[in-house]
Amino acid sequence: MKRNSRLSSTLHILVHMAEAPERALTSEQLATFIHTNPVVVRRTIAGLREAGIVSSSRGHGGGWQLGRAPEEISLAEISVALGETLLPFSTEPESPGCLVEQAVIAVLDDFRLEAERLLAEKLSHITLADLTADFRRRYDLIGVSSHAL
Amino acid sequence: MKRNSRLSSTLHILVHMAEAPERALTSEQLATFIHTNPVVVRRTIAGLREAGIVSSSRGHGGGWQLGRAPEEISLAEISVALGETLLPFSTEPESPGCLVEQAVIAVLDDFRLEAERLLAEKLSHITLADLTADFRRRYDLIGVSSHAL
DNA sequence: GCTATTTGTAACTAACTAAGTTACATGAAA
DNA sequence: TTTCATGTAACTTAGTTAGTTACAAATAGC
Repeated sequence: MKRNSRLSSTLHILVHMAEAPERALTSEQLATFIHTNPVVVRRTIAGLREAGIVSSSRGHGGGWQLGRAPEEISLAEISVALGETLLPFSTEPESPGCLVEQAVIAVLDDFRLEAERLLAEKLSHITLADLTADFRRRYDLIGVSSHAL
Repeated sequence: MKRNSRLSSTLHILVHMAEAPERALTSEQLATFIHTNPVVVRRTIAGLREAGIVSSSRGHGGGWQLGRAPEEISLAEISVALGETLLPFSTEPESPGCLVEQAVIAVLDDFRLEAERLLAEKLSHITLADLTADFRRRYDLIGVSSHAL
């Protein structure tokens, strides 16, 4: 799992969970999908559990399942649950009292506020169901997935 | 200079340059504004020079000046010249051939394309002149800047 | 020309972040 | 009660970026 690929890796995992709704997938299995470690998976999607996007169960036959229908899970929620920032730049004051910095931060924060609203709005209209539909389309065309579902 | 504050730090520097159009400011001076090292400044704004946003001159009386009027310098250009990414997440394939990943990346890239277009559009309407105007407003109200211009 | 000043840049160091790993307690099913 | 799975803490490793040192190259003023 590369740096900065937490969102796409998580989506990858979630699509697999959506495609196997009848059974729980273990972190071990999920980890192999995204070529990483089970502990990294658990750590990464722990926030999704708290958000009700997935549920986990321990012990024999345990693992991870979606917490609700793919249609009801938006990328906006997932992104928030992962603790991802949509915009990368920081606007924390480094010279409190400097009017130049205050002006810069004010303008930048205005932009950030508006931009984040816009991005969140866009992401809220993309659901996990859209992803699985896209996957199904590709699957029906080519007829095989690289790691058997 | 903190991590992820390259954009705001650079804007800070540029506003100072805009406020002193008659003379060149040395990297030494610019560095004190953002509490960092002259070499870091030179390295950070080297890209702005290549983009014509600033110009630099060596030797006695040398230093940095804006390459054109503040009205003609947009945050979009600055952001690009700094090599900043507007969206932080990666969509590079880690499992080439995996249809699930392909679907995820396709949807995410669609979103990214649209989002970047939108953000760039917004940033292109904010100019350095807007920042200096905001600074002037604050300055006229309070009457003093923390580090003398 | 010589000197002082300033950028340009390479090379290295330090600090920070995030992934990867190990280890083990906790809980649940067979 | 054994086995399997998550939950989580603690540590290690890798990668990134800021900070630093050093010095060559260019320019202005004398």
